[in-house]
Amino acid sequence: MEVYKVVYSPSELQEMIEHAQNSELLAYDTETTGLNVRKDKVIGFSISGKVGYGYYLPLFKWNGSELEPIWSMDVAEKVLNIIKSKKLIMHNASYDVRITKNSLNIDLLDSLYCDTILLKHACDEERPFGLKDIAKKIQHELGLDVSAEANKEQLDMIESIKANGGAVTKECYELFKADVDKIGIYACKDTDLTLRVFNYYSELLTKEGLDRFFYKDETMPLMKEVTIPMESRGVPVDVELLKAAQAEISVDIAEVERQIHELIEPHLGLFYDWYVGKELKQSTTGEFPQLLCEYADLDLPKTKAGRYSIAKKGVESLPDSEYKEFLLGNAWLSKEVVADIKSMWLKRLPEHPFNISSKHHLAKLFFDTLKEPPVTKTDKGNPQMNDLFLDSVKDKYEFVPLIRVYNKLNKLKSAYIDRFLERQEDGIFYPSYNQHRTISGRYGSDLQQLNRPYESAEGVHPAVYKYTNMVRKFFISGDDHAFIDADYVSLEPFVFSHVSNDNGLKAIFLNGHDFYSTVAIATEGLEGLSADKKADNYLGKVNKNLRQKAKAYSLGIPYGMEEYALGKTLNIPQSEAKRLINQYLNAYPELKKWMERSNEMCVTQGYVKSEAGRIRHFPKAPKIWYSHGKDILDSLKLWSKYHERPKLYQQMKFLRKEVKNSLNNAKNFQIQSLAASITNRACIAINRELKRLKIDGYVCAQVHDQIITRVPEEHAERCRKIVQYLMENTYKISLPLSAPAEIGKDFYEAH
DNA sequence: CGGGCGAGCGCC
DNA sequence: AAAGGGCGCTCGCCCG
Repeated sequence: MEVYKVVYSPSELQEMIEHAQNSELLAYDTETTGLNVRKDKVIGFSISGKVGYGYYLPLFKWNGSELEPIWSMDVAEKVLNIIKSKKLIMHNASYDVRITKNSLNIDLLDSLYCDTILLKHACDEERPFGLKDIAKKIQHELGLDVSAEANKEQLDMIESIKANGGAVTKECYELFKADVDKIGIYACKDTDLTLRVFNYYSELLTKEGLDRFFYKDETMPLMKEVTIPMESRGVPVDVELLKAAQAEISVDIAEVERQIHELIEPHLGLFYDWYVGKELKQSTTGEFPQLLCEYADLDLPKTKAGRYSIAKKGVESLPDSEYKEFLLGNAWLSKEVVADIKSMWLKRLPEHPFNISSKHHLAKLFFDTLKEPPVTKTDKGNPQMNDLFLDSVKDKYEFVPLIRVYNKLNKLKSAYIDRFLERQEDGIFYPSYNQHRTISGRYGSDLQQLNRPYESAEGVHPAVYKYTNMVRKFFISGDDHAFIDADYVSLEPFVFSHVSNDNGLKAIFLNGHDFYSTVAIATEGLEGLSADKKADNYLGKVNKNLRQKAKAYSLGIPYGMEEYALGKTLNIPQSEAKRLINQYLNAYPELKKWMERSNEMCVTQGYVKSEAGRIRHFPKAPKIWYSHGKDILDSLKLWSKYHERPKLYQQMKFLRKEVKNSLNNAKNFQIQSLAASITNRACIAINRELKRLKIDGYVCAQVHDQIITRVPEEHAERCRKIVQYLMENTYKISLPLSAPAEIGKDFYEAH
């Protein structure tokens, strides 16, 4: 039985301290008032140094109206300083380290030894990564019965929060309102679990030969020296520019909206009928019951938004009436009532019921009212409303191009203006950087999708051009600082030329030629053209189109792209696409062999390893391969063999997809993952060097093959050289990497 | 009303 | 018959 203790008395405190002192490794977890590490407070923390044990030091308790101190900050500090002298294990360490520093003023970063999310990720890259989810997944190995207990501690706590009047929604999870005992036991359970998960995966890590990769070369150093500093310091944003952009784009959107409504009006006849019918169908959800409540003046509580709350409880307490029976779902309303409500509603229809950003509305209008044929269907077989369709009717309806403008402007506003304005804190945006969200070891981040600026305004709607090219200007280096921005030149092509060890591919880079042009020339057997950027007959200059084509397949083909997809992207017949693929692979025979070796590794050993050491597992592929052999990949064979037995056929198709995906992923992983390691290790090296030189600079953003470092302006030029050198030389491959670095004051200039 | 999800589109 | 990889965010819609 577990020993979980909530520390109240001095003797219990002594016990906790001794437990910490006697442990070499300590799992550590904070309980807090919320998820914002800068605004929220630590209300207590737990430790476990031994499986089955846990101690929680409560610092605050909820007394019904406010948080009341329990143990003083001096005691917290004393205990934390002991904890700090140990090797710490945390689940999602960035969060606990940052909130401990901000709220309790103790920096545990140097003591961080292992993040169990990352440990699990190194051994098992598949989701989920929540502590409880992991525990559940490996409960047999841990000797636990997590599901039988059904997370008792968590359920107890949620109940306790509710009982004390707290909210438990995702947006507003008021854990701090639970009883201290409940929080404490929950916290102890967490650190105990963290320790068990650590023990379990530590063994696996060693077995897989990943200790060095994890502790020394990449994972934990990246977490401690890059990820946590990057998330802590954030990126300054130009709040005034954001505010101005928000105001201006709203006006522009309103104007486009006005134009669309004006042009669309004559087409709306049938749509209007549909809308009126749909919106007013007798239903206990949506608009209808709202109107009914108003019509019948029902005494129901209202929500914050001023709408009636149609909860069962409230309805049941109403006096008996036909309305009550309807709302309870027992009877329909009389025709007269429905007619009254309808006329009530018609009088207050929105001026423009047509919602331009609703695909549903657009689909109704185009496919039903205007009888336009869809271009594509969704996976579920419904007519698809997308940009491809809108493109197909853009010449027929004047408002169609405006719809695209409207959608783009709205996307720009919500995703790239409103979001950053809402989330910035005192002029700093704090991005998330997750090391475990991608299988390849790339970062998963919410700051990696900033629009690329247009190179010219030609053919672009002026408003779309204006705001698209503004997005990167929101991110600024701030007073006395500058950005050093460096992108690797064609990182993935460099890496896969290196990995495949194809001399033809490698020669391209060794000669300093343009990759895509060379591939185009070799694949298509072009004569009289050069891949030398300085030559008069440089393909990129003479025939941009052919170079562009090569861009589509030179990376796609090694990742398993087939003639269908290639034909589609290039808009050429499949036969032509097939010819290109064959010629490409024949032009680079070692690449072809590497692809075959990758396939082999995937289906025989069930995993592949990047050169840098990261592993991706394909547990199912070898089993399927062993049972079915290579025929499993042949769709036509599968069809002829199994189509008369539909259920079995579905299963076989599923297996086929599984193997096919594994084979493609095995190839992609080795490239993408090595590229990620190259960038990640450069980030570590940059931060180390800046620290060594006592320059207050740091990697403040990373976008897969791009690193943006923020440095004091006075050191900008020196740092520019350092960044470039370290990107090009930290992780060496058999080709000379190139990462020209530039100085800029914002993300736009830096680009 | 909140949570989950598909579709679409942003990036490499 | 099925036909390249890795993500995150927003929207509308649907459901409980």
